[in-house]
Amino acid sequence: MGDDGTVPPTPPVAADTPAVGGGPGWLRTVADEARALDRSSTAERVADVLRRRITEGDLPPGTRLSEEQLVAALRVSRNTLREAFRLLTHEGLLVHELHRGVFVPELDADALVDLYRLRRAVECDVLRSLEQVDPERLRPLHHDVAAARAASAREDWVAVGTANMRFHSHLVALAGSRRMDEVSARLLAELRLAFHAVASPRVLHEPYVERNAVLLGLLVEGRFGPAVEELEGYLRASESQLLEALRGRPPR
Amino acid sequence: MGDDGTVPPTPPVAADTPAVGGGPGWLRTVADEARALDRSSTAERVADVLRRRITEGDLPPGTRLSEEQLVAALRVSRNTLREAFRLLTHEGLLVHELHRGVFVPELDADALVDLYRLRRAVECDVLRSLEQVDPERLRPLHHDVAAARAASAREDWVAVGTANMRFHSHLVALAGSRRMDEVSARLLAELRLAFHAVASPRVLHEPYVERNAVLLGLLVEGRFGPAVEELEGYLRASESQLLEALRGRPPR
DNA sequence: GCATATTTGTCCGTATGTATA
DNA sequence: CTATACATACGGACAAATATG
Repeated sequence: MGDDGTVPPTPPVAADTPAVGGGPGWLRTVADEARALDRSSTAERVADVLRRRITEGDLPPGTRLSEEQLVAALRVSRNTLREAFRLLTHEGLLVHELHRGVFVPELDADALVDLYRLRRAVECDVLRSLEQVDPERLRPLHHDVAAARAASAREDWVAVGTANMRFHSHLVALAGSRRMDEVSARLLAELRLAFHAVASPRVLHEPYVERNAVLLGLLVEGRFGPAVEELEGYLRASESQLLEALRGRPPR
Repeated sequence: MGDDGTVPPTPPVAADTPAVGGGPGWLRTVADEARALDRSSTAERVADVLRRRITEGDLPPGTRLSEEQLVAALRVSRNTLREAFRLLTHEGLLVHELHRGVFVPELDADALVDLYRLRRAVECDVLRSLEQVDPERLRPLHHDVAAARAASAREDWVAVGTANMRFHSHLVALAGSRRMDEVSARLLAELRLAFHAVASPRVLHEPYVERNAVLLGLLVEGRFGPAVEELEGYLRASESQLLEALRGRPPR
């Protein structure tokens, strides 16, 4: 009953847990590493691992994350794992169903529209309320555009997508608002889930490299009005494209 | 060493836990009630209790919530309590400091500015993107204005504040966006924390009853442009007033 | 529809590390 | 610096709900 199709096989989540052997207890666990190296809690460290697995597509939408298996794979207690589940649930990267467990969410068309609704509100407001901007603060944006172009040249479309998303993170950061940064980060993380539903990452990311460059050019020139319009069109185009791709393959 | 001054005295959190007697185990606990009455988890029930205590001011900003005391008072396990902590942390009603515990956050001036920044972005965007609105959907707003006026007449300023906040919740709901509703709910919950820092709730809520009525009137007439301007001015006025009150009592 | 097996929800007790007096 | 209090993390256990045959 492992591969009946309803639930994809559980991926190797414990890949970065060195197979030291069978002896339990004394061996080096995720918890040990957290205490030894980091300033973060074990739960956050576990969440980091799962977050990467989810956003990189190793755990596709619809997957159920079994407590039992993950406890064994990550060598943490159930309580710690559940704490990590909570963190990711709050980020929108997991959904919790009572007495059924946690799942990687599947973004349907409605969710995507909802997501872009808030995304437009936040990102456009950031530009709209800019009155002047220190060129120094645009440096991260220049860097992201350069990175996207470089990745595009070597046809690394995943890297292009990452650079594009960084660009928009840095765009929101211009507002200097912690809460806007958090909302934006959550939206972009959720957006990645939708990306995995699209077959060709090229058509998904390539067109937006130069649009980001255009947008940045308008910001450099201080033409914030046109910048808002460009961004608005950018986001609507991106939304439409994703919606079309999503309808193209509704077969989960 | 309970009242050394650094930490406010722990309030009677267990007030709604009936003192059935000394016998442990068999007595009626929060967990039992949750299972017996509700469809929600114990953690959510605990979160409900704490949420009320916090928003009503029983647990003022700066208070540390001791795990040990709350476990004893609420008769739940540490795991369940920590789960409730996570829920409230996500709502912005608690902040977590590693190895130090959870605290009721204190909103300083910077946080307030940040909060209003995002609030303006969301609420104004809702109105800006309205093109027409079914009068039926404005009914909750009419109800909130009426409730605020009634409470104002009997000088129940806390009720006025509640009605005003409901008004803005329902305003955001016009967008029909789950994510916008969630963001807005979190912002308004945080805002309540700032309200407790102001001595007179009257000056805080009374002026906005009629401004909400004016705003609603513009919506009824379909004049969305002026409505956006009115809302913008409304929010800036509210922010300025709160900032002034906050600077007036920076103590602690 | 019913009985069984699996999985989650909750609780307990303990050990260890960290922050603070 | 030592001591204390507390949060973090672990593992085991049972109850409750779901899923399966």
